[in-house]
Amino acid sequence: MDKSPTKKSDDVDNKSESAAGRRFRQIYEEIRSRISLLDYPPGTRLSEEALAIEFGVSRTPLRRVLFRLQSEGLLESVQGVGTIVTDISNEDLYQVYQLRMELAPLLARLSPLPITEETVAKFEDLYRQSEELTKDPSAHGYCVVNIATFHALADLTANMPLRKAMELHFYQTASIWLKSLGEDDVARECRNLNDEIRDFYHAVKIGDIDALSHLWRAHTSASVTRLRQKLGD
Amino acid sequence: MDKSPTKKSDDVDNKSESAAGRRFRQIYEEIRSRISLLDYPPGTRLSEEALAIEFGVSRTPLRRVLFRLQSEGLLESVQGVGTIVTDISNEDLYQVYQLRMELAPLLARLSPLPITEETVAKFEDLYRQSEELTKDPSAHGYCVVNIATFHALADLTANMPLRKAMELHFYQTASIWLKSLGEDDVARECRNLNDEIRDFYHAVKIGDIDALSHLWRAHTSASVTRLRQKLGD
DNA sequence: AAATCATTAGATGTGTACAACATAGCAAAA
DNA sequence: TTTTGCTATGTTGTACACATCTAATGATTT
Repeated sequence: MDKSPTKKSDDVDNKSESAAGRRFRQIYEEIRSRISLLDYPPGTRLSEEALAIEFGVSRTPLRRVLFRLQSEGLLESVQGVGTIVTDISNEDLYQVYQLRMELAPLLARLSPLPITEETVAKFEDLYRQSEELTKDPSAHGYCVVNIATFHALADLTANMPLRKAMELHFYQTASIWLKSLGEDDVARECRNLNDEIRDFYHAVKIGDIDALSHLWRAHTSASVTRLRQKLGD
Repeated sequence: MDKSPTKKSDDVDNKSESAAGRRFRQIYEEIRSRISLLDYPPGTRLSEEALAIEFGVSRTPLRRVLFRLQSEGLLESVQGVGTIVTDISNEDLYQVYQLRMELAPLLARLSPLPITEETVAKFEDLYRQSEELTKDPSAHGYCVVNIATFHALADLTANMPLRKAMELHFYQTASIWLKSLGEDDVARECRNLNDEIRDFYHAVKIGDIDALSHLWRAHTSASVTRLRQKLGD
């Protein structure tokens, strides 16, 4: 028979995952999406039983998802109180951003993938979406485009540990970003995101992933600076 | 009466953690230790029920620990088969090491902590331990000193996300390292570890954390090079 | 003898009842 | 009015029984 190369990474990536694995992945991504899209803003108290009923499972498999999100710092469970969406302090926020800024340039250093026409098309589409977003700014739209842009960038490295680390720290801060700013800054941030993606698009068009990674770092740094000024720290 | 302050952050670090949290932490560290010390070498099949009985709990809280170790890539569970200690491929191993090499210099860039007399004493003690290890080399002794050295290094940054990332990727490769080499290379690797820690000790003595971090990277790189030569890739 | 299929043992996955715990609300006493 | 303590309620944590799945085993058929 075919002794498959046994390419099993750790948990999720293969199409040949068990029924339990697919269910886990689906629920996990749904809840994480709700957190990062501010459907569950920081401080929200979730109910295990309510979520279990909603997803049509018992508490047991659902808790497995919550444990995972808890280990990733997105949730906190306290017996007798509830499961709360993490609202990290400003200091912790800065620490995560510091690390994100250092990880960004590694995109071009650790197993960078070749930029294909498909990649260019993806960033062109993101640029178009961000253009529309500036015409009708919204917090939800910002999060959607921001998350999609992140994944487009992270997909450019074949180094899975790096990609996972980037993903972990991105989602740790994704939901906090807009909440820390006021609702009145959403329009401005949408314009900033538009400028950011335009820069990305230009770098991708000429196939310069090194420039792309440092543009990423630069815009991340600028975002933190705006946040610090806003919070007056 | 005394209403204790009950300051609880997220999961582990405070002394005032719940009884469930302490139990989780204890079992988690014990099993992780067994994996990294090669008591459970890669490929070992664990039994949830046996472990539950050993630790005096039911399968439910024990599975929470296994889920965590699974999400960290140290275990893999397959229904109907069992829970197996991960034995990652050489390619995945190199990818993790590539990231570890990039993370090492960040020790001196992201919130480095001042090197105190206590730090110097800690590295002096590690140096002494590694000296003894060279006189009586053993795989177990190597792992013990290697893990202790890692924690001494990681403790030098106040950036918790960085520290956690370093810890994650260290334990992902810690148990594979000696296993990939033959038993006949243990003595040589003990000497290499001794040289490594001597370099670290000298850098710590003069308070140069930047030199320390790059020595760390250099020795990590050399370790990978030896492994690649051994495996002939 | 070889191949095929049913059976069986043992593993993880799931559902459910109950325990442990924290908080809010209310009542009673100072 | 304020404080204190109790009770009710809802939450997460735990234990256990059962479902589902895999691999090995042995019987049966070719």
